[in-house]
Amino acid sequence: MPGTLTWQWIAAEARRRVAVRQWPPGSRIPDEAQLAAEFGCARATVNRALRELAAAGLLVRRRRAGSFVAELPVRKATFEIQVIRQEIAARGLRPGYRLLEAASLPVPAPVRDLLGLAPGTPFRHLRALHLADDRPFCLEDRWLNPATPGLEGVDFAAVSANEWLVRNRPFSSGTIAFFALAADPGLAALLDCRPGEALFAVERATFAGADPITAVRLTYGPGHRVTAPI
Amino acid sequence: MPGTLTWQWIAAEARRRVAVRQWPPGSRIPDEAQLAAEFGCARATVNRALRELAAAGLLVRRRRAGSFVAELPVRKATFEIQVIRQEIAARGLRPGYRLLEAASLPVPAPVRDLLGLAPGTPFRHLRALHLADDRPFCLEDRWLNPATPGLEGVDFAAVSANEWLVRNRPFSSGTIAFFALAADPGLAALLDCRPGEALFAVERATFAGADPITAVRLTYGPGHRVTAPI
DNA sequence: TAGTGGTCTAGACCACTCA
DNA sequence: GAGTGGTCTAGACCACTAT
Repeated sequence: MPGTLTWQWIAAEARRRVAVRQWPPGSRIPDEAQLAAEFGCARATVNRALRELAAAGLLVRRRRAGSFVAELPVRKATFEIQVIRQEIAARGLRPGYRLLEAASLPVPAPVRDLLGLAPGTPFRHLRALHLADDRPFCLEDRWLNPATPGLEGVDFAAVSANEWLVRNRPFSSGTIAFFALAADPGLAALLDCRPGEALFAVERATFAGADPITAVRLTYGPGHRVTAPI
Repeated sequence: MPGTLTWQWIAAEARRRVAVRQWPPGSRIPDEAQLAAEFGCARATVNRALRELAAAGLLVRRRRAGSFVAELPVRKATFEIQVIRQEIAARGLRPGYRLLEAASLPVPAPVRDLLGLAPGTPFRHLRALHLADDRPFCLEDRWLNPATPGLEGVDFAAVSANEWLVRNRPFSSGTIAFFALAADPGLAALLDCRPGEALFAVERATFAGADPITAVRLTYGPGHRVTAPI
């Protein structure tokens, strides 16, 4: 036991005990008070350490029952969702942007379901291409709630909806999905690839409270990968 | 200000102030002591709240400088990486498993780079199919360090390497990547889809400390999506 | 009902880094 | 050098739930 006693040391020690089976999967570990006594620290310090391990999926904690080593730990991978312009810049490329289409249209059924809208609701539809070193990087296909405050007067030929929303309607909740799709001829032309080629895509739906803000599909050019530490 | 004062209330109030531009992007917010005085709570409570918001990407905190509202907040999406058998069961389907191939082979170059190995290193190569209601769900193509403790005597026809590793070498570090690929004829036959079809795939490389444990590619059947709250 | 984790308090010291 | 966040302490009360 260390001179430098922090919650991180305790967390690391607990990880070690799990790894070497001193605390086997499914078993109950000593309670916070016992560990605080063993390590000679305050219970709050142990609490902080164990809370982090529970967030990481390594422990399962239940009031009155105790803390248990997870049987089949659920690992968590956290991906960072940047503004696309930054995503391009982070790869050392020069970002570009071109608005392809802007219109007010009835929302198609899949998007309607995603956002929980009534049939026939008119939404702002935007399609835009993001470029990296003048080559197609990603197609942004977005449905935007026309009631979004501040929306009037925004020129989406100059600022991508992606960036405007992040700056002006931040911190909404929603869902994100990753999947693969085959390029149809239109997509292939825009993204400079062969028709039928396998492309990586992301769909997001975001809300401010219960109000739908936007649904967007981002389809990336061939070979795109998203990575995260685990 | 509430009867129920918790760090979560403070976090919500801070989110609100950011959303309504009371604390605009890039601005410095009051320091912890001031907020504690305003809310009538201990500084530790404010600290807990602001720490969560910083982890969520909403604030940027710097010692001596203060806490700032992020200019372009980086949203984070956390995906749960379950054991494949559980992933299938969670969809209400009956999991199945079939080992296709097990051999000791020199590691191919891309995997070698991923794991940082010397050329010609022999690794255990496994290919297995995961089934959902007897239909192909996902192909597991894995390279496994033969020096992994406890590996001798494991029958990978009975237990998937995926599950054995989670149970026996948990809590390693590594990287994960998501991408799309086109089904080659072999894949198409195994996953019961058309050649050329766009498939979703995941690659993971995991380490115990500096020691490579495994590299795996999971290729999912057509239409697979992974989702997360955001 | 009792034991466990969840949280809050009031205070303290430290580490970092900006001016 | 000084102001800020990062953390620890010792104690307390509460919420939940297994028994």
